[in-house]
Formats: sequence, C-alpha cells, structure tokens
Amino acid sequence: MSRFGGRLREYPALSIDRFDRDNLRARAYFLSHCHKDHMKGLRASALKRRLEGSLKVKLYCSPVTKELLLTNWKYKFWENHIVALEVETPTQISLVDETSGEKEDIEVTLLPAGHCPGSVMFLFQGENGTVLYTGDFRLAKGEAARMELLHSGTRVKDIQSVYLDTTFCDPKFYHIPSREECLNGILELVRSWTSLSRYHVVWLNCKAAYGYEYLFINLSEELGIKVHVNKLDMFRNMPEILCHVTTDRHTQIHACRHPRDDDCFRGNRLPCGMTCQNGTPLRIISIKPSTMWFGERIKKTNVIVRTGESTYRACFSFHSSFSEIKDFLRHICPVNVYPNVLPVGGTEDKVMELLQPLCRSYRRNQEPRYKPLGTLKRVHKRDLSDTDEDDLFDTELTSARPKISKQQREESGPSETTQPENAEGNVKESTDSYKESNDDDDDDDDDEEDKEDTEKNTAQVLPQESDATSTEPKADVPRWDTFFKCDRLDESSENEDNFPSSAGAGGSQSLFSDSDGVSDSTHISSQNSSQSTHISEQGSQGWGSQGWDSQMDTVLITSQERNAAEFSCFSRTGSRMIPVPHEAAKESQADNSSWKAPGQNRSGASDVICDLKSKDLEKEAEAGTAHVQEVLVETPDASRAPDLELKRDSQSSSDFEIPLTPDAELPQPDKLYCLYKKLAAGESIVRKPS
DNA sequence: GCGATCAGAT
DNA sequence: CACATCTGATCGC
Repeated sequence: MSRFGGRLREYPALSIDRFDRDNLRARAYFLSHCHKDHMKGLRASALKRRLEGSLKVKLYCSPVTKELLLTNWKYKFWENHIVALEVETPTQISLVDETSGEKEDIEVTLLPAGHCPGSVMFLFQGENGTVLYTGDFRLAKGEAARMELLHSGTRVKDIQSVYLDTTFCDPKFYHIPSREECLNGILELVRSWTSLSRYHVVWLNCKAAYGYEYLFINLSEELGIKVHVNKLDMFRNMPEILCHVTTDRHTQIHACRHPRDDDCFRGNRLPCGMTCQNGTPLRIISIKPSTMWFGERIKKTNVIVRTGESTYRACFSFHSSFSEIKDFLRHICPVNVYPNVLPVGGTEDKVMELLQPLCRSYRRNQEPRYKPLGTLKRVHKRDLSDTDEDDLFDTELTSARPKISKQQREESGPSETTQPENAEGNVKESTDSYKESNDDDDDDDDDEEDKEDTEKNTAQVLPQESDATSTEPKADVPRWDTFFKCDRLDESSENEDNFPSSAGAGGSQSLFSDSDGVSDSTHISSQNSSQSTHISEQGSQGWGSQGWDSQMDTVLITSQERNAAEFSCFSRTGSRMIPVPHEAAKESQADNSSWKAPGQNRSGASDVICDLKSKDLEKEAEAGTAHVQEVLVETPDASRAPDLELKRDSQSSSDFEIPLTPDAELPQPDKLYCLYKKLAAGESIVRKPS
C-alpha cells in the first residue's frame, strides 16, 4: 500500500496520488490509477471547496482513469477539473500560482504501468531535472528498456529521481511468474472445469479492485464464456472490456462478490445467489487470485495450487517482483530512488539498502572509478547480463526491433549527451556517457513540505509544440492505451523478453534449492495419459470434507518443469490458444481499441503464441527434454501436513481428484481418452446436461 | 452526523 | 499469505 506523501522533492508544487494535508495547496494534481490507497483525500470536502473556488485546479490522469473515476458519483465533482492525458504523449503544463502569479513549466509524460486499467507512471521533466514517479506498476524485465519516452535517442534519459513501487522489493519476492504463465494456468483450470458440463462453474474470488479485467477478457475470449460481475457500468465506454463481462448470472464464470461470499461458497452458492440451474445443483470451484512468489533459488513456478476440495489459488500479481524491480531500476539508473511502499515486514532502510546499489548516487560513492552507466542500453535490447540472479529465470536476451523513436525529444531537463549509441548497448559497463549531472543527492530533505505557501495556483495544459505526437487530450473519448500498453509491433524477435522467465529456466536449470526452506526437489512425474492440464471428477463421497484436510493435495500447474512432450501443443493448437494480454491487445486494437500491455506481455509481439511455443520447444530441445506448457499435478499424500507453503513447493504428481457430481457417471477410460484428446486439441467439449 | 483512523476480515 | 477494500469501533469536530 502506498505511503507516498504526494510530493516529489524536485517538484513540490505537484501532488501525486495524495490529496490531503499539504497537498491541498498543490498547483496541479496527478492520479496514477484508480485504487483507493492512491486516492486519499480525493473526495475530501477541503479539496472540494478548493475546486469550487477555482476552475484552474486540475487533476491529470489517463483517459481510462478519468472514466473510472467519474463513474463513481463520489468523485463527480471533479468532472470539470480532470484533464485526461494520452499516454506516451509528452505534454507541457504551466503551473501558475494563483496568488503570486509565479509560473513554472513542466512537461509530463504518462507511461503505461501495467498495474490496472488506466494505470500509468508519470515522467516529469523540468528545471529541477527529470523525475519518474512509477505509481504502482508491474512491468516485465526489459520493459523499461523498451519505453521510448524513457530514452533520448538510444540512451536512457538522465533521471534524477525515481519514486518507486517497492511493494515486492524484498529478495523473498524474487520471482513472480509472468502474467502469461498465470493467465495460462488459470485458463486451463477454468477450461478443464467448465468443459465438464454446463453446471460446472468457476468463481473467481477477486478482490474489489480494478486489475482483474485482463483476466476476465482472456478467459472470455478463449473460452467464449462471459464473466459475471456485480457492476459493469464503469466500463460502459470501454467496449473491449464490456463485451466480456455480464450481469447475467447464467454463465459459467463468475467474479461477482458478496459481503459474505466465502459463506456463500461454502454453501455451494455463488455470491450472486446462483446455486443451481434447471434444478441441477451447480458444481462450483473457486479460484482465488493471489500473489505467489519464489525465492531466488527456486525455479519452479507453480501458478495454480489446490487449497481445498474445490478451492484453488492462482498466481496473480499487480506488482513487479523483486527481480523485475531491480531490472527496471537498473536500467533507469537514477541518481536517487525513493520507495513509495514499504514491503510487508520490511523497513525503509532495508529497501534503500537493496535499491541504492542500482543508483548513481550510491555507485558514485562506492565505486568512484567505475562508471556503471553501462546499464543503459539500447531501447530494443534487453540486458540481463549483469545479474547472475536474474539469469536464473531469464533466458537469453534477444535483440531486435530496431526501434526509432518517433519522437526523439531532447531532454528539457539537465542536458543529456546524445551520443551515438554504442553498438552493443547491452554491455554492462560502457563507461561512456556517465552523466554527472545534478547531484544534489538530498537525502536530507524529509520535510520541506511546508516550504511553499502557494495558496492558489493554477495549471494549464499546453500542447507541446515540439512534439508531433502531442495532442489535445480528448477527454470524452476514453482509450485503452493506458492499460497494458506496449508496442507490439515488429517485436517478433523479441518475444523471449517477456517469455516467462521461468520457462526459460525450465529445462536447462535443474538445480533445486530452496531459499525459502521449502522442499524443492519436486518433479512432475505425471506421465499419465493426461499429461495436459485436466480435471477429472471423482466421487466426492469418497472423501468427505473431513478427509480433505489430511489428504489435501497440491495441485500445480507449472510451466517450469514440464513433461509430456507429446502434449507440448496442448492448449495452443489453434493460432491463438494462449491467453496473453497482447493477444487481447492485438485484437482490441483491430477493432479500434488499444489495450496494450506494458509489463508482462512485453512480448507484446503479435506472434506471441507461436513464439511461446517454439520457444518452449527450443528450450526443451536444449534441455534434451520435452515439456508441456502446463501440467496439473496433484499429490495425494495423506501423510503430508496440510501446510500450503510446503505443499506448494513440493510438487509431486498425480491427477486432480475432485469429487464427482453425485448423479454424474464416472467416465470410462476410453471416453476419458477422447475427452483429453479433444482438450488437447483445444476443441470445446459440449455435453448435454445429464 | 461526518470524517479520519485503526483493527480486523476477506 | 502478503495485490486492495470494506466494515465496524472509536474519537474528534
């Protein structure tokens, strides 16, 4: 949760994601995304009063954020004070103090943050240097290196400070499976279950917050089943989302909520009240998206864990992992970094200790002779070369996509050497171009908040003249650029970038160690006929709820240790089987909307699917083993303590064992074989209600 | 009665 | 487990 106070040391006249206390006097406001912990004070009467006194006070955000915000009547009073800025469109803002007339110009650029719909980072450039406020973000490795507007020419801009989302800034969160992996795991689980019969439904136990939409979209697109939600009017102007959610409860995927929804579930009732259809009781499983992380030495990524008879947890993260954070910061290499969040159980000191080595202020002190700006790399290059740890999960880098900035803008802040890129920009220590610009490393600036008493200020947006792409924000036309934005063009050769890092590690690295003290030597030995993800129903009577505890099994979908070569195409037979955000993006774009993913789908390439697969095969070939993308494993081990953590990491294999519908018939082996075959081929299995 | 804050639950 | 939010209790205005 953000504990950012709202102000940047460099530009204290701005308030970002905080709207109380001193922020009441800001000359301009910024909202990175529509999560409550970033909206503190946004509807307070004090601020409301200020707005009433001036039409000049503005709140800047992405078009999607504006739309989401204004859907909530509590924020309606902002309506005439919100300025939606297109992402990746540098905009000049004039900050005027209404009393003194004092004026300050600043340029702001919204960069996609991959956290939730509309989420952005803010890049400010002005007299006091270039500053990046990340808001909350999830960006895959290499993502920063691909953001044009973080660069000037082929070099990263000279960034004075980064205000960073440090939610998972702790080595214990070293690795979090990529968004693709997680989506895949969930997709296959949902597919397996919902294809058993029309009475088999899935409840996605999502929190009340934006950020799951891409999951809904992908499930709906892949399975042709809309997702039931409580409300969808906030999406009324977002057809890309709207068409995949529904308020009709008669669907097999639910993400509806109820204050007592866990009770509902226990009573075999969906939060919306549905419990049966046509007199036939529903068969409900719940999938709870939650963050799963893996320590540095753990290479497995089990993205689905069975936690009960019919409950699952699925890996899902809105925030970057530790290694992703490091990659991000290392690329930017700012002079200073300031954490916006204290990780659970962490302290500011600890976080700083971890992050400062990636900053210039620290490096200059520690290694004066060593010019570490070599971390800067060409936009289209990935640089993983400098971290051994990272290599654990990531594979080779790929070059590619000679990307030319369409808007090669000069830094307005401290000048930046626009020197010819060094050809192999991914070398870690190119000594050149170490800009010793502003070095007021002020760590001693904790409270100068009250410095300015700019009582009334104004801000005005001026389209930036020099920038061809800057446009007047079209406040009325919400667009999707802000969520999951990525340049998906011509990146085919770069796919591995976002290819699930874990997958890369999959075959080739087989050392298992457990940094978390978790047993790790798990191998998937599910060589059974059903190598692929599947669910089978089995008599529930067999093990009553009381039996579950002792037999609770871990069901895993892993993308790391895959077996069953012959099923390597499982779930991706078609041209588009893998539910990846960019897929969605691509399609949305096709129909006019842009739903791009920054972070995870970095692969953003249009050919992700194929590439994922071929990549997979490639790896497998390397490793001399064939794997399947996901294998659902279950470990029926009555002797094991029901320790989820342990279970999660100690995968063993077996099949799902899910209680059988009372009046359903147990499928015969041959029938089952057929079923699996169809599943493997990606065909839908239609059944007549029994 | 409203809002801010905290503890607790989900 | 760890994402963000809501609820209820308490306190101050």
